[in-house]
Amino acid sequence: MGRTNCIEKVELKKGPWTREEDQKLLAYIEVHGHGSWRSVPAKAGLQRCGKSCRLRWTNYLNPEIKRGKFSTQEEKTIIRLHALLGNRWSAISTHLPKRTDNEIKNYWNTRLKKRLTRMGIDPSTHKPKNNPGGSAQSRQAANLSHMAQWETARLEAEARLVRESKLSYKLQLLRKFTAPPPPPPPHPVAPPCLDVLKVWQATTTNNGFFSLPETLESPTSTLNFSGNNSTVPTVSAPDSSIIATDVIPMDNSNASGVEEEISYAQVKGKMGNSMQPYDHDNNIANTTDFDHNIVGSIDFVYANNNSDNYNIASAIVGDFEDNKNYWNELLNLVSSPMESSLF
DNA sequence: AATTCGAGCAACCGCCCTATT
DNA sequence: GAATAGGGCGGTTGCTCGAAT
Repeated sequence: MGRTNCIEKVELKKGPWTREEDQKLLAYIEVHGHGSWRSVPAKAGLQRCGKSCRLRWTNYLNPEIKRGKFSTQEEKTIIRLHALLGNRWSAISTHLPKRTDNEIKNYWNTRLKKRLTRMGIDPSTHKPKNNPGGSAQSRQAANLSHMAQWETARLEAEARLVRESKLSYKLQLLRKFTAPPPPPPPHPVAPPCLDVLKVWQATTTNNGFFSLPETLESPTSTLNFSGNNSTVPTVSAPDSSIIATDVIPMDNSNASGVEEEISYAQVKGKMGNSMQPYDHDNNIANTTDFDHNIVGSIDFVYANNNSDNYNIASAIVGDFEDNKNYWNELLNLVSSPMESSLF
């Protein structure tokens, strides 16, 4: 009853696909499309079940698929989305163009999961594996796990901000279609997600640091946000290691609004000389890291090694459009269908 | 040079959901 | 409403290959 299984069909081949089989399947789909997968093997002259053909196509033969090494940005996206969505690989894959759910799943299981484990982070919960009174190494692991915890909290908060911004944008749209048109604005109206950047900019203090509004606090975060309008969120740390990371908007656009490259000196100028930049792999960043066309979303972790209060900082430079799209897609996942129906 | 071991990944398995009859 | 077909999805397996011994 119900569905049939490949193995119920006798005389069907299993195991690795041969070059000839690949060519047959490719040739058939290029001409006819796949249509009903069940009918594909017979029409293409293959001794395989339809399901096997579908998997071979979607995970390997489809020319739309991008193969090869995952970029740092892709890794970050996977980790962020896994924290939000868990093992929903197909949902995660929708945020990684041209990557298949199978490839992402394999990459997670063979690399990212192990990496997080080594960092002292439980890959299933994205929370620290605490070891009270442990060694400096374990404390550092806890600190690193704190980074993940903070990242999760920040995701939630930013997704909320985007949602609120979208709500505001919808109200604007409603007004637009129910009221006489307002006088034209001096500049084009920004897409909704750029409101997040406005929030960021509004909370950016004179030296370019990010000061989180109270509404961004998360119950899952142990970060201590002082009520004053000081520069950087701080957290008490047990030792002088990297403690957390956050994205700080560094407005490097010129007068025309065009993003420009940012130099090491500019970054250090904004962060202050007492802070040390680190890269994603927790290596100390040097000038060469900054000197080569830094445009795009690049995070650097800054730690003040001389104080109990650790400045949480990281630079995001340029490519706001990518971030806008990223948050739009992320929001579409976490928001209700009703809410996203307008977009 | 031979063997062992582990990482990476393609492919399979079984369950679930939806559409159709 | 039940039976069936088809496809999607996540978990798991087992093969391949390179590094280590």
